[in-house]
Amino acid sequence: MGQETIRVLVVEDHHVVRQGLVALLNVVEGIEVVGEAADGVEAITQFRKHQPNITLIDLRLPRMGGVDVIQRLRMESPNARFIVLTTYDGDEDIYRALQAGARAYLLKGMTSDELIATIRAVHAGKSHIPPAIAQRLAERMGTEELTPREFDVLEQIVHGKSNKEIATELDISEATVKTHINSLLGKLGVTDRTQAATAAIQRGIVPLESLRKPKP
Amino acid sequence: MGQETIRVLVVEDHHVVRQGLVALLNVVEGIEVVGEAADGVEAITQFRKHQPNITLIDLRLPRMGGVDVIQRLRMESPNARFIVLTTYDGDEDIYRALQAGARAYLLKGMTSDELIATIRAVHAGKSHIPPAIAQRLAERMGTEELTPREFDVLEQIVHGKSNKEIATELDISEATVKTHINSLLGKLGVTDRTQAATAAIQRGIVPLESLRKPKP
DNA sequence: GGGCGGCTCCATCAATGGATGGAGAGAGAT
DNA sequence: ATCTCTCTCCATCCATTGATGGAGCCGCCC
Repeated sequence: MGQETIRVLVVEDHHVVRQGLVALLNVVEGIEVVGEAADGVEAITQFRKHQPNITLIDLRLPRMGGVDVIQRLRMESPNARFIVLTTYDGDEDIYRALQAGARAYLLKGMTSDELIATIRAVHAGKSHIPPAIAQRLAERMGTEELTPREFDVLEQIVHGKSNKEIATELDISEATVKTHINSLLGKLGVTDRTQAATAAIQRGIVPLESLRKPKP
Repeated sequence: MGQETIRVLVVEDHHVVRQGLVALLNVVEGIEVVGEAADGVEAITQFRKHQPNITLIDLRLPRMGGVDVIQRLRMESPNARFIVLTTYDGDEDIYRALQAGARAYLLKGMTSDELIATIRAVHAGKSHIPPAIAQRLAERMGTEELTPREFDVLEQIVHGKSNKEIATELDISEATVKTHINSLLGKLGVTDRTQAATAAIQRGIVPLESLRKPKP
């Protein structure tokens, strides 16, 4: 191993970024970009078609998120190797991407050399998580998981609902809503609902985009 | 005009993105990239050195933000033309960038053709704001400005402070804090502090990054 | 089956937050 | 100058939120 060409699939919705990556990688000895995709669904068809050694993938994608893509493709091809390449979007996505089987996590803004070195390393079977991210993960480990119900309540809080509204929405009593809140405040390590909301956004537990839209 | 080469400066901190832009533009007839910068300070020195016709600039930059760079350079060179190129970071930055004198606003993810067409258009003296962004600006127009004091209070709210803590921090009475809150709730079009916090983050009035750090 | 732990649920009480009305100080306009 | 507008400030009253203690339920281990 290590002598044959590394076949790479690039999944990235931002046009210029994708073009930059492809241009950059195609001039590198021993690496060949065999396919490109601009959204999650396309990523899956391209993967099936080309069976790349390495898939370079953004997490924020139209149609189907990067985490779901990784999960799905690893079902079909357990040996598939993924390198997540993204701007920082909160700890939650990082965690889920690694859970789903990503081997490496790179921030946009890395140098070309880092990228190439990481591709070679992952192809050789290694993993690579940058120190800054490793530290966040370590922090996260200390935190407890929210129960499904607590998550429901947190989501409503982030969307600006009052306890009464949440009670109606979830069809439980207001007193119960308060219990869940009290519990999730403890788990998030905060003292009131406003801190809970900002923490949830910051960590990526509740995506910021969901704020614009009313719920369907 | 329109026959001479358009001299472009590219300011972008993400390495692969910058590289992609430069590679893309340098093969276009009539456009030449005369300089690159990876942060705001470097952007200013590069600008002074090369006096580009067009400056392509990201808003989120290390050391000095894109808005400040535009403001400063337009003081020195009122004819300088800026095209802002960024992922969506909230309405506030868009608004301020246009105020500072940016002529066009492009989202990363545009096609190469759009980018090139926009560069030519701006060089010819036109402006270009995509419909999606124009709509947001229109929405924003209806909203009132926050007073400095209201902004101070909002910032504290986003950072999870209680009214009592805010009062101490700003050295005013708790009752006064409540007045400011009441006023800013109205201006933001929300009904409680949690909604105010998420709205502030979403619109980019208070940057999300400020949440990690304690204040110096 | 009995016991145990986690999740969900509820009621009561103290603390916090939001609505309302109103006063003084400064900037700009007539 | 004085009028008016805006910003800043404050106090009182009612609504919402958060703390606390405790009950039923389900799945799991022994």
